[in-house]
Amino acid sequence: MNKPLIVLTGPTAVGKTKLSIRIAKEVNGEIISADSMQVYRHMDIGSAKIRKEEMEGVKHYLVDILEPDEEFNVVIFQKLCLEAISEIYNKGKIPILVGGTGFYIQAVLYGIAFEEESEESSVRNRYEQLVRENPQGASLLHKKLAEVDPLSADCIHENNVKRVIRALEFYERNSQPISKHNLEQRKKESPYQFAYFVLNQDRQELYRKIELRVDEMIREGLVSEVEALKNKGFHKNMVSMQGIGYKEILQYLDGELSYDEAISKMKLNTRHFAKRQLTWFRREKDVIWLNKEEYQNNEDNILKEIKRILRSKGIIDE
RNA sequence: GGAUGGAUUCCCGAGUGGCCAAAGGGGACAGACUGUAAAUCUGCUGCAAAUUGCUUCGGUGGUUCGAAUCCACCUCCAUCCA
Repeated sequence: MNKPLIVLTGPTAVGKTKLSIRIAKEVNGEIISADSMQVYRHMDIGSAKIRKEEMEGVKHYLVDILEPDEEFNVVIFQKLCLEAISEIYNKGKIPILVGGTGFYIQAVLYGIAFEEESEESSVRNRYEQLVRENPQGASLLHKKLAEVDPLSADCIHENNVKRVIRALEFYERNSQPISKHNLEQRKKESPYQFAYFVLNQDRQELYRKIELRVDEMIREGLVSEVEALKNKGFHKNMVSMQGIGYKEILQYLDGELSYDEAISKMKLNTRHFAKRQLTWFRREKDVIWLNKEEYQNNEDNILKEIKRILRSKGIIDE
C-alpha cells in the first residue's frame, strides 16, 4: 500500500491551525506547513503563523526556514516537503500537510515533475523588460507563444504576462511546449494513500472572521512588525513583502495609503484570496469537504468524522 | 422663509430628447492556474427559457411619434442668505 499522507487545507482564517494540532495528536503525526508565507522568519503576525505554545509539542516543518529576501517557490517547497515527509516516515509517524497554498499541495500530492532549471533565467528578464518598455509587449509575447506553443497560447490570456513568459521560458529551455509537459503531469496518480480535507464554512461567516482577524493582527502590532522588516532593508519588490498584510502596511508606511485605507485594503485582499483558494479546491479532485455548519460548528464532531474517514482509508488503525 | 446645486442600476459616478438596461470604477459572484501562487490573470453583474419581450434612472402628472434627459408640482439631501 502507498504511504499515508493527510492533507488539511481550506481558505484563510477558517481554522486550519487549531484543528491540525488535534489531528496530529490523534494520529501521532507531524505537521508540514504548506504555506508560502510562513516559511519566512520575522513575518509572524501578518502570516498568522502558529505560535510555539500553540504547537503543543507537535513538530512543525517548513516554518521559519528562510529570511524574507530568500527565494522560495513550488520547486523548493516540493523538495523540502519531500525531505520532511521521509523524515517523518522514518520516525514511524504520519505526515500532515497543513496550509492554504493549493498549488504547493498539488505539487507534492501528485508528484508533479518540474524540470531542472537551476541557473537564473535571462530570457525571463529580457521579456519582462520588453513588456515594461513596449506597450505592445504583452501582445507581442503572446504572438510569439502562439508560434511555438499554440495550445498554451490558447489557454493563457495575453494579459497574463507572467504565465506567458513562463511558457516561453519553458519552451526555450526545454525545447518542448509546456502545454505538453502539463498534459503529461496531469495524468499522474498520487503516490500516496491520502486524505485531502478542505475545511470550509459559510462565506459570510468566513468574511466576518477575516475582518476580525485583520483587526486582531493590527492590535497585535502588525505595523511595527512591518516597520521592523522595512528597517532591515526588506522592500516591496521581494516576494515575501508582497504577502497580504505586508504590502498594504508597507504602502501605509510609505505614505501611499492612509491607515484606514491600508486596513480595508488588507481585508479586501484577504477576502479575494480566500475566494481564490476555494476556487482552486473546488477544482481539485479527490477532495473531502468539511463544512463546519454540517457539524454544528463543533470541532469534536469534525474530528470524529476525520477519524472515521482515515480509518476507512486505512490510514489509521481501527 | 429665500437662493442655488443635487437625487441614476449593490456602492461611487458618467450620461441632458432617439444609437440607453444606461460609460467608467468599486464591490459581489464565477472561473483559470504545473518554478513569483498571500502571486498573476479572465469572465460576469435589472428580470425573463433565445438575435425577443418586460421592468428601471427620487415621486406624481404632463409635453413628445419617442424622456434618465424637457415642463409642473411634491419629497428628501447639500451649501449659502435670512
